[in-house]
Amino acid sequence: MLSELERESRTVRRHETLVDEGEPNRLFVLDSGWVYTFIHTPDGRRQILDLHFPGDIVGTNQIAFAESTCGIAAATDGVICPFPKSGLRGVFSKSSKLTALFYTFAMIDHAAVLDRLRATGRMPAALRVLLVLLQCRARLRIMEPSYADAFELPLQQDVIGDMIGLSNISVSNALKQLKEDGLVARQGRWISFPSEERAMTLIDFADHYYEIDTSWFPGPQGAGGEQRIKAL
Amino acid sequence: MLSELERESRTVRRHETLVDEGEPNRLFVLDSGWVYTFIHTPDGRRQILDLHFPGDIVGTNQIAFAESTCGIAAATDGVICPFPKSGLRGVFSKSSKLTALFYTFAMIDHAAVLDRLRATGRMPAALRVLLVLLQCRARLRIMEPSYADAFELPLQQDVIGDMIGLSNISVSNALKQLKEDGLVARQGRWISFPSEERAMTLIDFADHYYEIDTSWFPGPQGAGGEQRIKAL
DNA sequence: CGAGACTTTGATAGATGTCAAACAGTGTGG
DNA sequence: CCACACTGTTTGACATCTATCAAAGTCTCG
Repeated sequence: MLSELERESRTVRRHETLVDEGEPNRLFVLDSGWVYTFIHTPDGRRQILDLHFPGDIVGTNQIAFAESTCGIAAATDGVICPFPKSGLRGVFSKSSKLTALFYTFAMIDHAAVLDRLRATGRMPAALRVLLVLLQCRARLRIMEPSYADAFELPLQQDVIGDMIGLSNISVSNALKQLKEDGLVARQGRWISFPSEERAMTLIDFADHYYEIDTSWFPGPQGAGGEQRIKAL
Repeated sequence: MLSELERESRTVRRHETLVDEGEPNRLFVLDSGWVYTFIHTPDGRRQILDLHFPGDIVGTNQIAFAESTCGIAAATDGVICPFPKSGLRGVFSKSSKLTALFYTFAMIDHAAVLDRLRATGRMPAALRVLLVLLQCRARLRIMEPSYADAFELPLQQDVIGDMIGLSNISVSNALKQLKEDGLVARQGRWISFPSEERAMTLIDFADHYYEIDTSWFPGPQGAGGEQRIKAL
């Protein structure tokens, strides 16, 4: 059922806007590359709402609305596989277990947003940036466990800043400070955490991908493989 | 199916903590009063994540996790009707349309959080407070259309501040400024918007409760009454 | 190798937090 | 029904953090 969604595909370029705010909704599977959703403020600034990674279905948290409440843009070059809204109807009507899975994905994404809200509202610049880095790693290592040690971060600093209410300059300063504090190491675009434990406790980081409970899922018990369900 | 969830009930007092962060999850229907979810920062400050109003089912965005990632506290005196997690299994397995409805609620709440994230990250204090006030009105007038003109706001200023990353003092200053600008009028705890149009365009406010699309719902078409579905 | 995009660094300004004290509203008990 | 205690709000002074501006430095890709 799900693999049928990936029938057609197209490439996207870094910085390309895929969907504008207020346009009709669109759904797609992200095959490769990183993508983000955003809204603009009345004075023209930008807030990034969510990051999406290869394997994600993008747009599911917009299907309840007639028009898209946010825009979508590509952070890197990539490939997307668009599919129609009706493609989801099959999922919701035919498999209640798959529906619960989608619901779970939505809640995990929601939890990530809540963590960023907390950071944006109540934490200093360096810790906000640290949160974004740890969130990226948490998501990436689901697909590729070796990313736990070090991963490539293709985001520009103004993109990071727009996720957590900072300017690109403050992101630069925060990274410098994180390096001096021994919390983050950078080699080119590769990120690692020399004092992983300290970094996580410093911001009370919780990896929501590893706290999933499926006991409430409908149907027979023991779905199995919950840890990697995002992989689809 | 849903009315069975409200079998038992108990009263709660203003300021009472109903669920602590990290406790096992709990679900309840909120009969009366206002309730909010929150997380603490490592340095002991508080971020409020969501407000809940009479009629809401509280805790649904936590069921995916083994432990509650946030706490729940009462903003006013009220009455709650707790029910077990298994109560939701019936909903998810027996009615795919009801499931889609729950999914829709989750997305509407999510959209409200995203709006606050945008405000917290990128908008000045007065406009952030204005957003919270407009969000409260939007939710309240679903149940009671007369609240569109004026509604009672039982929240203390530090609670409002914790929703959008401000101190209680900045909230006070913001309200003063909003009053001077003719955007918000207060009589005791009653709030109204003298220049409603201007207030909404100033922050690009969108009332997500009135933009719902149910065309993707499973089952026969024409559910009807989508505008007030939150009322249950 | 060169042009453009991105990052880093420094100086300054503005917004919000913190602290402290006065003020107002609310509920309770006599 | 009033006085009092408590909770919450308002105001002002000051400190801190982050944004903005500007310029130098670095990387990347053609």
